[in-house]
Amino acid sequence: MNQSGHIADLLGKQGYRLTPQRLMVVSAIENSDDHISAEEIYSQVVARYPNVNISTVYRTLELLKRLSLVTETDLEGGRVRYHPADKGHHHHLVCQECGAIIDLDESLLEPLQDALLREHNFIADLRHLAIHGRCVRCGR
Amino acid sequence: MNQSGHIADLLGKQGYRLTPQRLMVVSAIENSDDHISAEEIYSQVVARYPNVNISTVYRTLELLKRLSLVTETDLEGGRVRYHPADKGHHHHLVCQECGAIIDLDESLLEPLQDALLREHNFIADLRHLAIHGRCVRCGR
DNA sequence: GTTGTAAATGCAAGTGCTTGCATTTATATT
DNA sequence: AATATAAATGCAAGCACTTGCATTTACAAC
Repeated sequence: MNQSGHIADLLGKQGYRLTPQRLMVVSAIENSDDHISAEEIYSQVVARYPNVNISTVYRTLELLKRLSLVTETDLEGGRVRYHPADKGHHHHLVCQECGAIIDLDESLLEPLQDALLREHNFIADLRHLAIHGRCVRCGR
Repeated sequence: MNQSGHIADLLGKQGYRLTPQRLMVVSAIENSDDHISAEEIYSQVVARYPNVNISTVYRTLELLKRLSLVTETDLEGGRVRYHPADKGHHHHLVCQECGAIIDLDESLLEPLQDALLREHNFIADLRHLAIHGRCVRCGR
């Protein structure tokens, strides 16, 4: 069902041009089975279409973020990773000491999201958050 | 009391060298009355000590973060700002649309912090968080 | 199928920050 | 005060990402 890329369909329907570069960036994200970095997307695309520019990759990612078709997460610090928005929102606990990544269910952040809306009329964008800290083993 | 810089005292007591560059970075942060960027610190220091290098500023900030003497916040996206840790932890709601910044009390994040500790044994570092989203006026 | 045009791309330079390595220097020891 | 040395700095290059601008191109209208 996700076969020939429903992100591409959505882009087309909203009037964005379906350039080969764009389509290849989109399919790299859709076919990656976990979080993929811009550099990884770029090298996949370059392999089949040698004259793409990395700035096109970044601009496409920017567009997909704006349209809420992908989410980004800063797991490493200094290199962001991307994920199709419809493959589920989840969050990550990242240990600053050992680098361990613990997956976190979306529901844990709902109370916070509600409180921000209630008390500050603020619609928080908490899809795919990375919370940094210390895991069991590393926390003193 | 904050006069001759208690951050400097703490650095000295922990065995770190009190170089002029370091002292000037520290005092720039202590004397700034809100969040200050690395670039701003650098230009203050350069004015009085022309041959400092920006990498020294960044390395000092790195050290101060590690020792929990300053906290950093990404208010803009692409430029981080620094703040003495003892001037209070607070958080910010940043509107992605209009750029408005709403200050947020620390207490709002305590339930989340507690839940992460209880359910995942994870000590979250939530001092000075920036939560992005849409403010009242911009949220549809 | 041609043509026109705004949208998207490529390129090159720029930004904020980091890093490896050789040199300098704050501090402890004499 | 002079010396030794590990820590800190300066420099230059690198990294991830962004941006301005000239060129190309997907798509709509003929």
